[in-house]
Amino acid sequence: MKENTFQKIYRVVGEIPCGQVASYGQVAALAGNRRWARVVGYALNVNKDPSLPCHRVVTREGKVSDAFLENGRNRQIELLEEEGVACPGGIVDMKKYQWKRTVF
DNA sequence: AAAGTGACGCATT
DNA sequence: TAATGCGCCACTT
Repeated sequence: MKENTFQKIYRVVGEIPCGQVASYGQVAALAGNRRWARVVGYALNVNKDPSLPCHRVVTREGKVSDAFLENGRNRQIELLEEEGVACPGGIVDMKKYQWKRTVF
């Protein structure tokens, strides 16, 4: 069965370790094409699988998504901080938390 | 069937 | 420094 772009994206996102984050562009590059950053956003947006750690994906500047807004708070920030990822002002310190994919 | 849309990122103006 | 344009995929009109 041939894997389409979305499945590749979901697979990469699922590999992001707890306590770390990846940027949309990074996921796109790992999924096969660095120009798919926008597609990654769309893929996560329509994703219904709750086991997919989509909260570990932020912009390249470390900014969390507005799509997680929930009565005044941002759910993504809460999830990240529960994992030990500090995000003051909704900004993650990429220098410190960005996922460096392990190459095997 | 064709055009519009969206959790982005980078080059150009 | 900020605004604009384009790439790329799947889904909806």
